[in-house]
Amino acid sequence: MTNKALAALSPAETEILRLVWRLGSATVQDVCIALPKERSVTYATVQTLLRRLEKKGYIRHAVKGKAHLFCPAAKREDVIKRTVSDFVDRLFGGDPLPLLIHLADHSKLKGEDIRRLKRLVEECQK
Amino acid sequence: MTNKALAALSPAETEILRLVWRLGSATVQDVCIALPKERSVTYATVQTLLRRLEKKGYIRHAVKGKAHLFCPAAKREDVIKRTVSDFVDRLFGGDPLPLLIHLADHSKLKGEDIRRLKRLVEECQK
DNA sequence: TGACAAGTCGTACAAATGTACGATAATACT
DNA sequence: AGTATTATCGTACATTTGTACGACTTGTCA
Repeated sequence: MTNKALAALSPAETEILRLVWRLGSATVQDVCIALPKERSVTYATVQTLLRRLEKKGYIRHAVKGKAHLFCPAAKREDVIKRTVSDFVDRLFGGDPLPLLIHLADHSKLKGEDIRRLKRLVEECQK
Repeated sequence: MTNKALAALSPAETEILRLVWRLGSATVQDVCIALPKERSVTYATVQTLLRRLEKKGYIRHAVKGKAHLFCPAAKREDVIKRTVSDFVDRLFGGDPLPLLIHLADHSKLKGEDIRRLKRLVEECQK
């Protein structure tokens, strides 16, 4: 019983959180740089989003020199599980199968991925 | 070239739209009734959400007696494609594979579903 | 035909979201 | 030490979102 059910993530927050996960730990700058260039928001905006993520409990920060170094504070796997589950609830009434089918149907997967998936799907059986 | 890229769906709107899809066409009442009982919102709220969905172009209505009968105005498949794609972008940087894996991993699927999925995954190959 | 029931419409409003400025503080360089 | 650089902090503010009330309207039934 770890989960105090953190406040839901907004889309923009989700995007930033993903980058923090990817970078492991990051300053505001780092996140700005990691953003796709077509996504143009200012430093200040990223900073606000990081502040909000921290307030909500998804990340925390340590001081490194004059900058803040943000890092995850909640288990990524847990956050993903809840986020995906909420999404599936709203869009598919809680049934993950249609989403699975949609993805399998629309994603162009490479051979290796396909094998991996097949193995996973088989796992389900048992 | 049909898609004028409708304004994004909010979570609450998504939930309502799904019901309209499921019902085919529905009055405010119908939607209220179709809502899971633990989801308690008033008639007025559902009505507002339907109005907003219409304004955004996801549904439209015809008059039936004194009531409005709402029905989809955008192709469900298209809406789902965009919605899922946005979601995958934010949470997984656009790569659907991690989501597929997550789902395959966490959903308890039945035998038939598994066979169906396997077939779909194999399809990808070619 | 007049009241009632069931709708819609306009509107409201607090909270969350997306975006960002300007002031101040800490560090680094000369 | 003085200044340029680089951060953070406080704050702002227009929109969108979630939720809903009350007034007006339109079929309906006695």
